Amino acid sequence: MPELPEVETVRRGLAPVLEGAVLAKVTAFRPDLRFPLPPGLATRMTGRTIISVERRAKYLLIRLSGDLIMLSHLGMSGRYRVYKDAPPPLEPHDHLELVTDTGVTIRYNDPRRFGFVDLFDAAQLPTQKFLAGLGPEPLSNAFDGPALALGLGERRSAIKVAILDQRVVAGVGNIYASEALYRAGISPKRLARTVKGQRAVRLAEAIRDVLNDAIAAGGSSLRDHRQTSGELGYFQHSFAVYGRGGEKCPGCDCEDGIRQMIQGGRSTFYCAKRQR
DNA sequence: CTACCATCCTGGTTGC
DNA sequence: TGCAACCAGGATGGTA
Repeated sequence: MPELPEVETVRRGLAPVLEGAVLAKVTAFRPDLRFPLPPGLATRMTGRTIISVERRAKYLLIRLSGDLIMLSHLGMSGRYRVYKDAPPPLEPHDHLELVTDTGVTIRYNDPRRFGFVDLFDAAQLPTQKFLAGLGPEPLSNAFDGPALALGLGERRSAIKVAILDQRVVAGVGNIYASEALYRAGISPKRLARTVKGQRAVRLAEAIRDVLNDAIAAGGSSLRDHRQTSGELGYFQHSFAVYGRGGEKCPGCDCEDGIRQMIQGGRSTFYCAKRQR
């Protein structure tokens, strides 16, 4: 599922019901996801107050009283669902449950179990293994053309592959990489090192814009993504190129239409006429 | 440095 | 209709 907009959608669903509440009960229904769950997860979290629900790149960070932080990555198929009243029976692939003193139940469901959870002391935040090394947050003021060009450096890889590297810019995944390059008019095959100056400015703006548009739509629901209410996101209806191989390019009347190719083992969609 | 591959796991879609 | 192959939003580590 989740690239930055989907994770941000989940964060916005969790924050209002969790912030300020106390964790009355925490249950793990299996010992591991992608990695083993932190030892004593339930014991360590129970009784703490939730200070805030934050996001960094594709990670959710649940800040707890007593300087503890729960980190959650949704992998490919992770979902969080909020139940404000009595929750329904457990469903297949429900792996984690948080119940608050306010009577809210949060369940984490992840069929593929590529997601994972970590628990660490707030003092370790700057060096936390999953967070250290992440590039700039694309919706922050720190991200602009020069910052992107700096992150790309002298890389000789294709720009599409480069912006999927979380060290270059944090939070862009396969869908929004194709969409941003289309908006910026940059070929996904272009060498990353040649994206600088005005091109980098255009791409940084395109990344920011497409992510913001997707967040406003509640993310993209291709298969797994749901908002925490269970509703679908609907940005998938606004894709210009992703998943539209063979269709007409929405921005021009070129004959080939939208092309599809594989880069780094992942599908890329683009218009050869508009993107150079 | 780069490209490519395999890996974790399940489920939906496609094609025969 | 049945079944097998293939594909999927992520991230990492290994190889050549």
